[in-house]
Amino acid sequence: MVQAQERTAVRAKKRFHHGDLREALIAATRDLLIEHGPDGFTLADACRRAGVTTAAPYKHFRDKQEIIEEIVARGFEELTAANAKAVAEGGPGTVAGITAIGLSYLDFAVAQPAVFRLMFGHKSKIRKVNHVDESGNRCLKSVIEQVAAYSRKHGHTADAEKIAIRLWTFVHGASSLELDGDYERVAPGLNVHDLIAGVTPKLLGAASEGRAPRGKKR
Amino acid sequence: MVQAQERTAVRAKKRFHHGDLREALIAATRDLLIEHGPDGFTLADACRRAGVTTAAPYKHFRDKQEIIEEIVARGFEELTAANAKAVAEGGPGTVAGITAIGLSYLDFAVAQPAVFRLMFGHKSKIRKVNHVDESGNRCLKSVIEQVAAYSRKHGHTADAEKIAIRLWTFVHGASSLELDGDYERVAPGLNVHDLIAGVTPKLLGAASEGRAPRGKKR
DNA sequence: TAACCTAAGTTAGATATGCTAACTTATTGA
DNA sequence: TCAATAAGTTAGCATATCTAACTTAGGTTA
Repeated sequence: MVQAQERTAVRAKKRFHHGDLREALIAATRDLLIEHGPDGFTLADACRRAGVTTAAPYKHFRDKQEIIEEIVARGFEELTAANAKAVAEGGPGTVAGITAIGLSYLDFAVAQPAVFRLMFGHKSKIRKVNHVDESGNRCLKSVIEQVAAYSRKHGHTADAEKIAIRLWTFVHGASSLELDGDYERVAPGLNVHDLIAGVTPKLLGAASEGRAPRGKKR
Repeated sequence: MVQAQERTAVRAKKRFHHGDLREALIAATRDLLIEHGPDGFTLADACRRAGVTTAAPYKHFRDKQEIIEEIVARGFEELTAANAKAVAEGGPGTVAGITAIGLSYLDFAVAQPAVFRLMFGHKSKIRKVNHVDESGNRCLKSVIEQVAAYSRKHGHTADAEKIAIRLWTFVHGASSLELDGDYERVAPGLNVHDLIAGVTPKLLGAASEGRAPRGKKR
């Protein structure tokens, strides 16, 4: 038993080879991003957490930015998946379903503010543009599809892409202002969920079709 | 003449006392912010531009952040003034006037992306919260007033603050997505002015009241 | 099993930044 | 006029990113 513990300790602490430093660094960076925001993070800190020297990361990443790119890419995948799940639950092609996408977007932004900022923040930070663009496109495309389905169902003739962009714009604005604390300092106590749920039908041009989905606390 | 030139050269280059280093540093920082974005800027660079050593700024600012705070504060003043001017020109209490505020907000964001990001970016960066909050409040308050005036005029009963927040949210989203290049990579060629001018009446609950104000190129 | 190859660490160091302390120069005003 | 002070300078500390050269451990193959 003691031997086993010792072996574990050795495996965890003393081993020359870390085991999976790449993943460990990504995880540490994410944690630091959560703790200190998108700028307060340092590579050296991540190394300390992973228990390696500050030169070690360069065996796995070209530079600091490449770690960030990896995290951004994963963020887009996560967001896309969350949106898809929201649509499926809310009901494809319905106001509720489309509202659910917006709320899922907001939830993601609030849950991972730093990652969200890196994802949509000014792009010069991101070299691996292809990958990111693809994910972004997929996100919007799914909204367009839902809006188109909704329009067909209700005999609307409006341009689905135009409406989808309006929805995205509003939801992105709400998410940004919420996670940057701008609402808080100008309109404290605002319920952002209600805000999105209230405007979505308006932008869809819906008269009414039942109430908004989940109406959580804040 | 030669003497005069020499004196000028001395005044510009050699003098021990800079003359107005404080303003010079603020100007240099703004330029660097424009060139390298809100993060790429270094205090040392600003010093080089102003022609002083890297220790000089600390005679005028507590630290790097204090320069940024000054720039943010001035940004809010500028934005507030621009909005006021837009309303006056577009017509107070009209759809055109309210749309003009939104477009002025957008114009500011596009003209000074880095400053805009610092102004609305996550607030932990800003210590001098009081000043900033005041300016922010004044901005929104003027929109609320315009919406209220509009509502009175048309006999609407809607909550002016609620509508103002919806407008702000949309315009802020449009500005953010535009200046971060997110529209460009997902819907190239989009006309953001039209986007704002198209949605503003909808959010105001206006049937129609004449066309949007200026309909510039992009 | 032994020996080698290579992936994945390490140490050492070059360069840059933010900021402080102690010193120097110019301006100002009593 | 000269002393006080505002506004620079030099020197140096701590920390960050990243490179180069070295070392160690694991896996493959003879």
